[in-house]
Amino acid sequence: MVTLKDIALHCGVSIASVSKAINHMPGVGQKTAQRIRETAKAFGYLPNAAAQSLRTNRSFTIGVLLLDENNQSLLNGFFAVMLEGFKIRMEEQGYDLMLLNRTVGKRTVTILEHCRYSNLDGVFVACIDFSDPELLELAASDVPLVSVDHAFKGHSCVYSDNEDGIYQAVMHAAAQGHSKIAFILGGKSGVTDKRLIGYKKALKELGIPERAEYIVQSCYRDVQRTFEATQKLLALDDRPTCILMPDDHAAHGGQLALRHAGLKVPDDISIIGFDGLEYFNYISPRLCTVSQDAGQIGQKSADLLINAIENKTGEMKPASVTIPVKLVKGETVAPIT
Amino acid sequence: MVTLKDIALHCGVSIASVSKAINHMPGVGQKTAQRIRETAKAFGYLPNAAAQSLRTNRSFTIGVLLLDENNQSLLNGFFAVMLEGFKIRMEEQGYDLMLLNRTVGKRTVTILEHCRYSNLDGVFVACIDFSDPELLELAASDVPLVSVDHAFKGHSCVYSDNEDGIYQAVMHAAAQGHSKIAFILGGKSGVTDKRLIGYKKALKELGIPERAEYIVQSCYRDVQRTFEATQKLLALDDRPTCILMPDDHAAHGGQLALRHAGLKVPDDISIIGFDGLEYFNYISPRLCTVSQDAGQIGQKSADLLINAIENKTGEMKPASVTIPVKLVKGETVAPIT
DNA sequence: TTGTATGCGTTATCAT
DNA sequence: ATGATAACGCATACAA
Repeated sequence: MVTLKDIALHCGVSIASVSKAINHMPGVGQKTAQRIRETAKAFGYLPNAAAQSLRTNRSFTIGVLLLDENNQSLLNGFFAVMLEGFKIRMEEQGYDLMLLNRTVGKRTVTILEHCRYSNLDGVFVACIDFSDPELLELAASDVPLVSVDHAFKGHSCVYSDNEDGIYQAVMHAAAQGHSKIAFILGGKSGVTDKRLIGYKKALKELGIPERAEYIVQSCYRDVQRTFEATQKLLALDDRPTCILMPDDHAAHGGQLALRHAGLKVPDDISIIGFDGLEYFNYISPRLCTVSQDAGQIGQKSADLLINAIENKTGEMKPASVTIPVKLVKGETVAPIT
Repeated sequence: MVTLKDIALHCGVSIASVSKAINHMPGVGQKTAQRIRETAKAFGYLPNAAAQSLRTNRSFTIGVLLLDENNQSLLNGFFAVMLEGFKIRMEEQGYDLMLLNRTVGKRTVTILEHCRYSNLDGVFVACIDFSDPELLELAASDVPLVSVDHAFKGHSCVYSDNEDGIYQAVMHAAAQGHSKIAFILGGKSGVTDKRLIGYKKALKELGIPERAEYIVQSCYRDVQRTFEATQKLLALDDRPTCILMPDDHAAHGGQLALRHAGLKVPDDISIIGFDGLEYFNYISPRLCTVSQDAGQIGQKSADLLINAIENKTGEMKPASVTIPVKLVKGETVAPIT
């Protein structure tokens, strides 16, 4: 391994000068700095991250906390795209990404402890369950953090416009003549609350009375529970003609239930998803869905987090950004005649 | 931050003793060690990863290199499951995962350089294109590494049984009476070669002559190219009755082409995928596919890598493991009458 | 058994 | 402009 010392020896200067030259700090002559940088390049010098981190308390490493209800967030297409966007932006700025977990050596630690152990510069939080005590502990600490769809006190947040998404979905269904529009909710969360607000707002504007039996509970990405929820809706005396699913993946459960019941989509019943997963473009009939701009959410999160990190001492005020969603009409909502 | 020094001060012992006690090293009295460990726990002591890494040249961090042809490996369901399996096992052993990239600060570096910079203990390589010069550079270095579906000289490797997978697929098609079995290849790679061997072996055993026009080229996960490849097959005078797709996702392109041509699956034509992506369970007709045990591949990779790391000096011989695949019959292969 | 001292590679302070 | 030196937190060889 090539160190500052090696270069110093070769150039006949002190380690200090080499450090200054390489970091473009003042205190070295133009010409010597030039010479030092050239030999550094020739030697293939690279700094040692551990030494830098130890000395500067900056690791240029970001912790990524992706937790969904099943601890399988990587399998979640929406999270994956988001992470990809986040990663791209972070790499541009020279940050590395580390997958956060709860282990240090043989021992189980909290998220915050792991952050301290690894001296992380910041954390990207994209979870479902924001009430996890460990998350609260993290948010209450001085570790810079940015989260998606849930604001922690004192921290920046990126929202996807969940309220507007469902609002648009309902409006679209209504424009096709639907008035019996049911809503299968994902798990209890701020996101779900927002969507419910959008749902109610749309109904109100449309003059459609809310019906409690049209709002049923499921879980995000849960095919089985959404299957059951759909069956519950189908068992109603006055069936809905359109169902809003918790998300695209869970919608598979809904589709299954409809198929079981002998109903064809969209001829017999209409459905709308949420997320805009890419592969649904290839499935017929194309799912009508609320497309979230996951890549944009990831990128914006990165921007905000970098901002928080680099103004850490300045106690900048946390920012909040909302990324618009877009209704993809697809083919699963048919006009009511 | 609580350091060894703080604990030493509190216990009235030296830093060295604290270090020994905490690491359960000999050279400390039972009782003092006990006392030290208790106060360490009370203080919430955690080691400093950077300091440990600097001192010991072990970071307990593994680099993850997921590169597919589009640099979007996180979106690849197969990779995601594999990574999940890998991650679980690595965490059990106290290793962190870092997403490898080619940036250090504002500079672009090679993969190997990044490994050195971060002092990574090992790298998990799951790519499509194993001929990347940077990969070769990495493999030629002393950085422990494990790869999937491609063996680097001197390194352990986990194979998914690609040859047997396609073999089984062809045999299954043949058992349904198919003899005109086409194969749409993924990009040039060892994996593709293996699959082709399985294909030819099966045909040979079945006494079905190979037909060059039944083997066409596409790319893994490439919907558009697989769409085109399928069209090419359909344009043949003597159409195949069954098509092996490069993988499940790419199969969407094939399905599209078939739909365009007015062909119904499996009534008019049969198809078989590869991977066994979970969500295909929810799509009708259920895709017949060769299911790879991605989770197992990830876990086994972790085991082999840990082994390589911990026997680094011992120059252990690289191991090679093959994980079996399983044919999922699904509903997209119909008997020929 | 215990403690002292050194060095890992870097940055930063303070002399020169 | 340049360099000697200390310190970051830890592990370890060695002395007591």
